[in-house]
Amino acid sequence: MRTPLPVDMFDEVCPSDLTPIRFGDKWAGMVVRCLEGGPRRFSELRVPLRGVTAKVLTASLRGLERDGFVRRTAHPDRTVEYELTPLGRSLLGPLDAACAWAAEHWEELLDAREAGVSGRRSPAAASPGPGRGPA
Amino acid sequence: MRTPLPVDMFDEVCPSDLTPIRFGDKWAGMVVRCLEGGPRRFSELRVPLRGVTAKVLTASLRGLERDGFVRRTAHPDRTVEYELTPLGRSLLGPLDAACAWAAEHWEELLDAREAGVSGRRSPAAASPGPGRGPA
DNA sequence: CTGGATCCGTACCGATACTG
DNA sequence: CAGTATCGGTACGGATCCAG
Repeated sequence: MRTPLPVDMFDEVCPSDLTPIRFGDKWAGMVVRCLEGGPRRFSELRVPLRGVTAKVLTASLRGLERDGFVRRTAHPDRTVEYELTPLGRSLLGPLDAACAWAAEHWEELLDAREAGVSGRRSPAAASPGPGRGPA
Repeated sequence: MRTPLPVDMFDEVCPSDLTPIRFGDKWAGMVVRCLEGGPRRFSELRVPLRGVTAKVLTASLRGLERDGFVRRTAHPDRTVEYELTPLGRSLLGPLDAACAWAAEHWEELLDAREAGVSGRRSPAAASPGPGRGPA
């Protein structure tokens, strides 16, 4: 897959922190989505993941690599490519399920929030949702 | 469902922090599992959720309540019951999917960890897994 | 019994600056 | 290009003590 990743692949403000379902850290789910179509370079990943710093993206990728979801390949020309392992690819199923759930219940989530007992914070909800949510 | 929740409903040490899939905060997924069979009292929930302090469990329940997954009912005898709302119940689908995934790939997860590049920490993996994993 | 209040350690995440 | 080093803010989670 050589077509560049769209800058607006993920909604940045909209449904964030709405779905309670998360995959790994804040960016892991989105990274997996980005790698769905094939290997990607480090800087390619930074396009749709707007705002992520190199440090944080590196940390997320290291975690995914360590857990066997992603394989890192360094080329002689100093570029690096990341791709999903079979195990990482197997995450796409649950990921799709989570996205489908979020899309289906987004309305209710919003309603619950605005009707919610004021002041009360959610536990650890996170990860971008519907628009093209990764998790 | 009046049968008490089993103390060993969740493995406590074994597969924890292995699956990258989380529902809400650390306990939210397990709480939802506990409420699957019907309303439960606060102290009932503390049985399978060994080690959780009252404060933390309360916080988790408040979050679930705020987000519309759980309804809280206080009785005159000072006991409190929590039950899943329809929205909360809808989480059982993705939850099952996550558990199935974890059960299926538990082996690979363990392998990846022990073969993992030493010293490298995972991003935000968490929540008990297979044994009877909630998330 | 069901929490609330407080203190505190740790993890995560971001910004900035620097490097092979 | 693909990171690393450092610093700091914040949120989460646990321990302990206290209260309606």
